This record gives sequence, structure tokens and C-alpha cells, in this order.
Amino acid sequence: MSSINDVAKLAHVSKSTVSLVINRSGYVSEETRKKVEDAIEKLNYTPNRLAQGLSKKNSGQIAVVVPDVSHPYFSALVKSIEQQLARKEYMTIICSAKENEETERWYVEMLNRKIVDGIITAGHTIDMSAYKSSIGAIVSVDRYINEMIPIVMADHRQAAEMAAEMLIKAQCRRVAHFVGSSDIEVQSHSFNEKIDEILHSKGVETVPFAIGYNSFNEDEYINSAKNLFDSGETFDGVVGVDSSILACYREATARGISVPSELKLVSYDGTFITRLHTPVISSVIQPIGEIGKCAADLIVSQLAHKKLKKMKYVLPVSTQKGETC
Amino acid sequence: MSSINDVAKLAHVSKSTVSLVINRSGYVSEETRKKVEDAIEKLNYTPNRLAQGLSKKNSGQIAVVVPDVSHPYFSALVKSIEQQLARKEYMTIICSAKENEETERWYVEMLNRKIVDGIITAGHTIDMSAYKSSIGAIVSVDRYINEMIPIVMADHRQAAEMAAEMLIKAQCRRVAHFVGSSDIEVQSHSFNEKIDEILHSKGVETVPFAIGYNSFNEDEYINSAKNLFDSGETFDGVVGVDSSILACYREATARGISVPSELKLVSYDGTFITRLHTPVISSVIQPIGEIGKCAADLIVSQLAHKKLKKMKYVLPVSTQKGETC
DNA sequence: GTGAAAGCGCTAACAG
DNA sequence: CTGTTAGCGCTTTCAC
Repeated sequence: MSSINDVAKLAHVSKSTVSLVINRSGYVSEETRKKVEDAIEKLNYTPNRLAQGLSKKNSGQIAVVVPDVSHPYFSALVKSIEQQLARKEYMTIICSAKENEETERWYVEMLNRKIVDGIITAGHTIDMSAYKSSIGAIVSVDRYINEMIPIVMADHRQAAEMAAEMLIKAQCRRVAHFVGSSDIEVQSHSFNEKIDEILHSKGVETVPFAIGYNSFNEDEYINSAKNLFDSGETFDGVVGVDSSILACYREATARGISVPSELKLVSYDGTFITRLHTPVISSVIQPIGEIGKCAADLIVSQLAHKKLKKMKYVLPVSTQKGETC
Repeated sequence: MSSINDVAKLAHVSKSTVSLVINRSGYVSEETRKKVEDAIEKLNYTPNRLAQGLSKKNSGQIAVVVPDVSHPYFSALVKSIEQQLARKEYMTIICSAKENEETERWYVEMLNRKIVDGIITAGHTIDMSAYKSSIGAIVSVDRYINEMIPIVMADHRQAAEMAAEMLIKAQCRRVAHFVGSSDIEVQSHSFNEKIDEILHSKGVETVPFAIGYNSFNEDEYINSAKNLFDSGETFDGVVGVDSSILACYREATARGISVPSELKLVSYDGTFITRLHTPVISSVIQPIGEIGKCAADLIVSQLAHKKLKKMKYVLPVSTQKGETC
């Protein structure tokens, strides 16, 4: 309600002096500082962020763009980012945007319009090069965009190795895995390619099973699992993203196939849903918390004009023993 | 990059004229409009939201305060709110705040500092009356705050009735239910009170089982389920929030208790995790999407100075048959 | 140390 | 219909 002018008047000083004490910049005598602080207290004054931003040319806000906030992976990511950003005094704006819906425009607009100081984008490959005009800070999670934009991701190769090892130790001879052209399961791409390659090199056959999700929707996962089992293919193991594997578990159970004795299941991402499930799904776990923290730190560094040490941050994954492999 | 002045110059008109065409307010001749639009196009101009806000005294942003964005209920809520708000041209700022962490300050600050035009708060009871100075728009989800603040919630009584009916139909004689003093499972409070009351009135015994979660953490749910089964109490049914029930399923399985023949399980909330689980958990489902939409609409209405029809919006719940009851 | 003054980019009367 | 003139609330030289 009250503005810097009110404070200045009440403290019998000028606006600039008030500004000085607010921002702890420059020297102010102990005496006047007291007066100003009292006035601020009395008026319950808080600086108008819009005005500050207009003047300082920043908004104190970061946008986080994800395909779907309700997806376990992304909701955990958003949580982590938000927490870290809050520590650095930044607010988090969320944009739950499907790939197609002219996300492209958004990015530029938000940057251009000074709504946000930077963008953390997860699960989208956007062609920012077309808009070199917008030179705001950008960080990508799990997606390579270009040499100018730092990327942070889990170590998918390590993940593939770990998953492969679990399956091989369990004596799998023929493993099915979902290959999605999905909006959402972005990381599964490279993970899938790699596990295929690794398993082959170890003499294990693979059954790639194409699939196309459009949204994070239980039914789609269930259906694709059904299709896999109906396909006539034989396999003694399946590896895929959490939801797919949960769906496979259901399908296997329904068909009287016992897990893990007849069929091994390994999931990637290892979000909480694999832990709340009975039996617990054997998984390779993405360090979502760390990924978020890293992305947040990178954005903040960029905004502080710090040179980034590197443009690619690959974080180690871990495993969860579980009871399905 | 370019400002309204640049556009004005290039189009050989004044700032105000440019402003008029941007805001489609007032009359502008077809001719000058064209000129201005061309200039805008040429300069790739987008109005600075901060400046607009400073002038118009609004930010175009709404804050959504939830205890934990990664919780299935809240992430779904946030998603719904964000989508609806986006349609109305509002951005969504998320604040994942635990009850204790001086959330109180935040609210006021965000409103006072003009960072947001309104707040949708879910799962917190905040004493805004202390800060009557901040008269921004506020909507509460699932929590009564005071007569001035509209609330939207699921019909917990109906939910309790439905859950009770499921259990009674399944011949339960003695039902355990979790009573949480939780930060997060806010809605469970009134649901629990009611189901207790209803079951009793139908001659079914109940076993209230106290529990205190602090965060959305798988382990805590698992532990409380363990405790329940270890307590020595006998029961042939359990009702509680999704995660608790999933944990009970695990515990029952581990102890060789067969569900649903020996033990019936019914969960409330009915988020996607009950559907991804095998067997599907019999649940009463909260209309999270509608709740979010309603809350978003209420905030927008308030900002448009529309009189609200009522201060309490109770939305109907539904059931999901499932295989655990 | 502190104040005056200009300016950030836009909106909103009010003339003309 | 369009331009002039004030602000919105804060920051930031630059004198004093």
C-alpha cells in the first residue's frame, strides 16, 4: 500500500536515501538508517517488485517448462528446482506445456517481456537459435539444444549398464523394452538405445517394442503393456520407464505369469511409485533432486554473469534392489 | 529489446497511439493501426510486462501455495490450476511451502509487493485476518479460513458415505482408519471424522489409528502401516489416503493376509497411483481437476470484481470399483 | 552522507 | 482519432 515516498516523508529524508537502506548499498549514517527503518516498520512497507524490476531490469523470476507437472518425474523435478530457487530469492513460474502447443513463442515472450529472467526447460527441444534476439539465461534438463545452452542430465549410459547388469545377473535371455516417441518420456530415448546396445554386446536378445504416449495417462501405459503381451513375442525380462513397468506387472499378473521367477522387471526413473508398489520394482534411480538443484544453480550462475565451468552436467544414477528382478 | 518508443518513432505516431493498438482499447484509424502493427512486426516488439504492471497495478500472476508439489494430489491440483489460469492469461507461480516455514509472511509479501494479483492456497490454514491490509484476492482449497475467503473442496461427507457403503457391502465388521495430524493429508481430517461417525451409525466398529506424517515420504507411510498391523488390533477393513492404503496392501501381503478376501482396502483421493497399482485399489475419487478449475475461476472472478455467488463450493466425488474391496 | 533529477516502459486522462 | 502530459514506484548517477 505505502510507497517509498511515504517512507521518505515520514523519515524526513529523500527517496534515494530510503533506497540506499533498502538495498544496503552505499553508506548511510547509523542515525538516518534508524529513522528510515522505523518508518518502514511503522508503515509496514515492502518495495514494489514491479517497480524495482522495471528499474533494475529483472523480475526475480525463473520459468520452469515441463510437459506435465503431474508426472512423478517432473513434479519431483519442479519441487527440487523450486526449493533451490527460493533459497536464492527467485520465484518459480511453472509452464506445463505440451510439445506442440506453440511453446516456442512462449519462451521468447516470457524472456522478451521481462516476465522471467531465465528459463529451465525440461523435456523439450526448442529451436532457440531462431530467436537469437532473446539472450536470456537458459538451462536444459535432459535435452541437448545447442552449444550455447548448458544441459544437465542423468548418466543414461551408466543407467543402461546398471539395468543391463540386473537383467543379466537374473539370467535373462531375451529382454523386451519400450521405445517411445513420446513427449514425456524424453530420457528413455537414449537410455533405450544404450541398453539395447549393451544387452546385445552381452549376448542377450532384445525385443524393442514401439509405443507412442501422448500424455501421462494410466490407460495408455496399460494398453501398451497389453499390446506387448499380445504381440506373440517371447521374453523373460522387460525394462522401461516406471509406469510402463507397473503396467507390465499388472498384465503379467493377469496372465498368470509370475514375477520375478518367470519374468524380470526393471524400471528406469525409479520415482516413488516404484516404491509404493508391491512388490517394489527393481529400478535404476534418477537423481532428480540433484538434477533440479544443478539446473537451478546453473541458471542463477548465468544470471550472475559467472562463466560456467562446463556446458554438460552428467549426474550419476543409483539402483534400488526391489523384488521384480 | 525494443520499447514502445521505438515503435512510436518508426510508425511516426505517439506512444499513446501505440498503446491504444496494443490494448485494442479506444478507436484508431485503420490506417494508423496498420502502420503501428507493421512497426511492431518489424521490431519484433512485445510490451514489457513489468512496465504494464507498474502502470496498471497488476502483475498477471497468481500464486499457488501447496505443501508439496510432488505429492500426487497436489501436483494434479497444480496442473489443473495452471491450465485454467493460462487460458485466462495468468501465469502461475508455485510455492511449495511446509506449514511451519513462515508461510504467513510470504502471502502478505507477495500480495504487497505486487508480485501476484491473487493467491490460491491449498492445505494451509493461514491467519490472514492479522493482515487485513493485504486485500488481494484469495481462494482456499479444502480449508476453511474465514467468511471472507471462498473455499472449494470435495464433498467429504459424500466421500465418507461412499467409502462406508463399499466397506459395509463387503461385510466389514471392524474397520481401521488412519487419523492424521498431518501437514499434507489435510482433507483426510474431515473425511475421517465422518466415516467414523457413519460406520458407527451402521453398527460397524472402527479402529482409529493415530499417525503423524511430516512430509510426503514413502517410508513414513510404510512405517505407519507396519505399526497398525503390529498394534494387535483386529480389523477386516482399512480406509485411508492413497499412500497409506498402498502401504497397508504391502504389509498385508507380507503377512500373508489376503486382500480382499480377508481384508478390504478402500482409499480416498483416488489419484493415479491407485490405478497404476496391481490390484487396482478400490477408491473414492476426488475431482481434483474440477477443484482446480473452480479455484482458478474464483480467483479470476474476484480480480474482475465480480460478486461471488457463494463462498463455499462443494464438488461431488466418485468411486472406482477396484479389486481390494 | 544525502538529495535532486532523470529515467525504466507503459497507461490514462485530457485536450484538441 | 491522435498527441501531450502526468504519473506508476523504484534505482541511479551526480552534485553538494
